Amino acid sequence: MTSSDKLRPDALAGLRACKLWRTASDGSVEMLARTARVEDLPRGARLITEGEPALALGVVIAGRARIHHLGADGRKIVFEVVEGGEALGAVAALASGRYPASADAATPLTVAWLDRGEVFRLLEREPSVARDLIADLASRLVAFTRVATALSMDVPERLARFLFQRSLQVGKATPAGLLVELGMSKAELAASLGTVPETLSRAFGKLKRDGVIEVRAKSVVVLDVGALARLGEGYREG
Amino acid sequence: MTSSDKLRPDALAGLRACKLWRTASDGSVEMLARTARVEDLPRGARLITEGEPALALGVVIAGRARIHHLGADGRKIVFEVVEGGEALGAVAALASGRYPASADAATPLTVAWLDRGEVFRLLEREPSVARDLIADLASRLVAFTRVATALSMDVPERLARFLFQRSLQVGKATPAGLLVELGMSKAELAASLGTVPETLSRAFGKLKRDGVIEVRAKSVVVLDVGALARLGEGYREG
DNA sequence: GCGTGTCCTTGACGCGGGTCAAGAAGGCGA
DNA sequence: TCGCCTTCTTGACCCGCGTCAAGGACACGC
Repeated sequence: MTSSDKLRPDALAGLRACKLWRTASDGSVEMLARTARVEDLPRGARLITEGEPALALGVVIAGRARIHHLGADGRKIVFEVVEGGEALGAVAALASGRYPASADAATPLTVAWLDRGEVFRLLEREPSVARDLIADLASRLVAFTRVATALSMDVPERLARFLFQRSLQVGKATPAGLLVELGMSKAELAASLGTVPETLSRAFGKLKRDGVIEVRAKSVVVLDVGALARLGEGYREG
Repeated sequence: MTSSDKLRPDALAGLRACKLWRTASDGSVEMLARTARVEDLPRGARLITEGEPALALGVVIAGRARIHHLGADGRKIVFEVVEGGEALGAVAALASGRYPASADAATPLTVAWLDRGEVFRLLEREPSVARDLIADLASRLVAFTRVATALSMDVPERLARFLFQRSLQVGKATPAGLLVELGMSKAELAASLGTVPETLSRAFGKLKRDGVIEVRAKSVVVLDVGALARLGEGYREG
C-alpha cells in the first residue's frame, strides 16, 4: 500500500498480458495497475480460502497457483492450474459471492490483487472489454466442465488423457517412439489426476502391460498414440 | 423461420425474464425475440449434443432441461437443471467453442434459440448489459464448482445435501417433523445425484437407520435438520 | 565402500458403490 | 378380485481405488 507499490513494472506487464481485458487501452491497464496490491508469496502459501467473501480478483504475475478443493476427509481435487497472466477467483469476485474453492502457490508466486469495483469501473470506461471478459469466463467454464467430466473416468483413462495431451505439447519423436517428459514428479502428477502415487503407479503399469507406453524415470515413451487418444477420449474443443 | 415465428408472446416474455440481460431495454429484448428460433419439444428430446459447434444459445421459455454428460460406459452425470428464463449452452456459445455437455428435455419444453452474433450485437447496443451477463456466467461457474465438489462426497452425503436444500425450499412443518416432497421419482433423483436407484435406496436406508429422516413414498419427514446440514456440508454462498 | 535420505513400486486388505437378479409394494384396468 | 406393469427395495457379488506396510532404486555425503 505504500506509494512504491503503485507501479511495479512486472505487475504492469502481468496485467497487460492478462486475457481478461486483452483489448483494453494501455492507459486503462495502467490505471488498474495503480490500484493493484502486489504480493510476493513463497511456494505452498495459501492465497484463497474456500468460503471467504470474494472481494478481490487476483492476477498471477509470475509463478503457478493451484485451485483445489479439500474434501471433508482431507482429500484434494485440483480443478485448475493458473499461470502468468491468468486470473484467480475472478469468477467469485465478479459474481460477488464467496470463493468456491481454495488456492495455493505451487511455486513462488507474485500476484496482483484488484478490487472488484476497479474491474467494473474498467468495464464502464471501455465497454468493448466486456467481450474479452465474457469470452474468458465462458471458456473457463468449458474447461471446468471438462474437469468434471474427467472425474467420471477411471485412473488409467485420466492418465491416458493427460499423456495424450502432454504428447501434443512436448512430445519428441525418437526411433523408439514418442518421448514425453512428464514435467513433474509422479506424486505431483498423481495429485493433479485426483489420485495417489500408488494408484498412479498401477495405472502406469496397466498402460505398459497393454503395450501402449514404456515407462522411464521422469518421462514415458508412447508406443501407440491412437490407443492413448481412444482411452482418454474426452471432447476437444475446436 | 416463418414470419409467424417472429413474435411469439410466450417467447418474448421468456426472453424478457432471462437474467442474462436483465437490465436490457424492452426494445432490445424485442429485437432479440424477433431473431429467435422457437422450438417446442417433447419430453426426452435431445437439445444439445456434446461436441457439436456451439453456434446458438438457448433460453428456456417453458419446461425443464437437464445438462448432463454421458461417460464412455453410458453412465450419466447431471450437471445442472435449467428452468424458465435460464440459458442453455450460453457458455459455449459465448466462448465460440463446442458444447461441453449434452442437454435433454426433462419435461415438454419450449426453447428459444438465439444466434451468438445477436447476443454480441445486443452487448454493443447496450454495454451495461455486459455486467448482467458477466455476473450470471460467474455465478454459474460458482454453482458448477459446487457440483464438482459434490462429486467428491459419498452418496448418503449427497442425498443429505439435496434433502437439506430441498427442505429450505419446500419443507412444511408438521407434528411429526419437517415434511419434504421429493418432487420427482426416486429413479430421477438417483440420476440427479449421479448414482443408481439401488444405491439411493441404501442411502435412504442409512439416513433412516441413523434417525435423521423417515422415508415415505414420494416424500420424506426430516427429524434432524441439523444432522442433515452437517452431513451435506457444502459451502453456501452469501 | 556404507549409511540415510527421497521417491517410486508392489502386495494385502477394506470399503464404497455399481451390476445382476430376485422379491415387495403399490396403482389400474378388466 | 385378479392379473399385470411399473417402481422401489434387498441381497449377493465384483471391481476400482485408497490405505497400510514393506521393499526396491537412486542420489547424496562421508
